[in-house]
Amino acid sequence: MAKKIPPLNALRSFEAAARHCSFRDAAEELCVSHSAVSHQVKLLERYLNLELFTRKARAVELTKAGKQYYPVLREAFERIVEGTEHLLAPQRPDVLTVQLYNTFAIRWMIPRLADFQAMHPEVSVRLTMSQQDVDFDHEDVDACIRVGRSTGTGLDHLHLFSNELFPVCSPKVFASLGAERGPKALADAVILHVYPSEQDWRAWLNGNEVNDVDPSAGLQFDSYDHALSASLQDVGVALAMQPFVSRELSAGLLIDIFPECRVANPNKWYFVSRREPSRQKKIQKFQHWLVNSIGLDANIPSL
Amino acid sequence: MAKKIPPLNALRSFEAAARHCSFRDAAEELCVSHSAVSHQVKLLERYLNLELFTRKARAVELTKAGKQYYPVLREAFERIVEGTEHLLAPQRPDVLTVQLYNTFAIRWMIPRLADFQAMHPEVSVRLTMSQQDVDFDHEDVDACIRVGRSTGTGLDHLHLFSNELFPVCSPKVFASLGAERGPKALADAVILHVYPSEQDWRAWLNGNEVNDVDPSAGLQFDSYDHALSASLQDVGVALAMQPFVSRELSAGLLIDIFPECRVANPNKWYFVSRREPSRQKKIQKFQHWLVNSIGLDANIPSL
DNA sequence: CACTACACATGAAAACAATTCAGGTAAAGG
DNA sequence: CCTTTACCTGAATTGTTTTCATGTGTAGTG
Repeated sequence: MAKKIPPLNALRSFEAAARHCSFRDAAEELCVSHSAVSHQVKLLERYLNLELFTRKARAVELTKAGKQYYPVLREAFERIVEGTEHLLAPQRPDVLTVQLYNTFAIRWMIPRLADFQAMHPEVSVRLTMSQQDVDFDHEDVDACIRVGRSTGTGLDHLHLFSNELFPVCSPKVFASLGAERGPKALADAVILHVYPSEQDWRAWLNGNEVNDVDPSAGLQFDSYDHALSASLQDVGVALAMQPFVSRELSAGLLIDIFPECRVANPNKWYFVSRREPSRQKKIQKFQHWLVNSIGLDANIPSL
Repeated sequence: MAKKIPPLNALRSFEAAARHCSFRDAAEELCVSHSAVSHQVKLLERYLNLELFTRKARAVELTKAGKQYYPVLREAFERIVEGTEHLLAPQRPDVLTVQLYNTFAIRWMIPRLADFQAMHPEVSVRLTMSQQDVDFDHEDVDACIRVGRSTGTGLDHLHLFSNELFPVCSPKVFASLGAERGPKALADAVILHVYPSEQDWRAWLNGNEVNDVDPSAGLQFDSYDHALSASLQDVGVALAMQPFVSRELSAGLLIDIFPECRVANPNKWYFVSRREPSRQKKIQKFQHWLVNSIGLDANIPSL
């Protein structure tokens, strides 16, 4: 973040002015004079070298640029306000905070969580979801589930799943694939990409020595969850990992098209937790349940 | 947003200090002296009345509160930086920006969008997703699909769907419902809630005069999409709207349990677009395709 | 069609906040 | 045990933000 950031107080004035569509009202909210708001907005406009408002006689109106900028700022400030309130609110004492990838949360954890709650009603679990891996030095989470080991001291790692990528699609899309039986059948298929992991398909295609499929064609999604939703809805072929689709595979909603063509990833799935006495008890309970649940998964016949 | 917000420059200093785990490095990044950072952080700590760092001899370390606060700020500032860069970057000229609810995007639009692209390759579509309704005075979007009419002038409304809530579940969950054939069969079921629309179940239960189902029990989700994913995975019974589940219903993945027990919502689904000459052409194309696609949906036999 | 009210702009001056400076503490390392 | 590193603190300085006073243009009103 050596990136340039505009003057923050000017942003704040702009946000308030944009929200009210009035410098006057913004000034009142910020407890300053309207002139101050005017100065700040002008400062920001000069900084960005961009008109943010069109000044009319009795009102101001956002320009196109202003309309583009405002929602971003509104959200950012809202987040700060909420985060601050949350920080100052009295904390519940014994919550277990676990961070997960969005997709893992939706497709694996949430369906199984009620089971944990039933076993351990005394532990309340807070799931936080993020595409990013936890940084235990900077975030107050007790544990996370992630691909690859965490760096840092005082952490325990427990191996959960191996990590293989494989293409899946719905029965309907499967039926429509070309007569070709090997991975080359993908030449006609719609490829569903996850753009934060854009190397996935390239890696899989290379690993299986397929050259006549264009890895840049197809549709883009911002998470595995969305790509898999699309594949469930007959849009095309997505790359999946075991824990994301175990239920869909066993229910026959998705098909593992080429079971023999897997590309292994050296990074495996781990449950990573802090080694701290005060947190140990609840973490133990969760970890125990986790291992058990994965064992149950493995017994689903079609896996 | 008459809410109190901490001094922004202090937040910025804290964020940098937390990121580097060092006042010195933060100071360097911000191009000020380390003393300035120290002052700012202290100011913030006094403002919040909270310790953010534990000062050690050769380093600072985030406290629990600091670890809770930092990720919020990091994200907020990142958003501002990205938003600013995006604002200053050269814009693509002829994009059609359409805002949708997350669930509508995933479950209705995305599976059908490739079809529009094939028909009109000259229009590139940008979908933005939000749980919030668009405010055309404050956001630069060409059109949106929403429940209920937009307020504001210069907008066209086109009716798309009616809006009825009805409970759905997977065949497996359906089989497990009690022998009771009416809505009372839900007494034993796991109810899936969408907490931004928490009145839904209460409204449906009241509308059908069911009193022995507890609308506060069950699992909470942050969007219809997630609740429906859970229902597809046999977790329980969710409330759905027609466009979210038309494909699942026709594929037999979900079952409309009580087709005769619908609760109508006076707010219908609309395609709302700006009435502006410069945007008219691309909007017309999209709208025409939209109406056509909904017509096709209606022909799916089992609807 | 003046007249009033309203909303924003602007430049200089005043008020306030942020930063530096200089001196201090404390711990780790050779 | 002296040096280096990293942060703290209070007073002085610098610089930013706000106010004040005044000016412009437009909409509404009798």
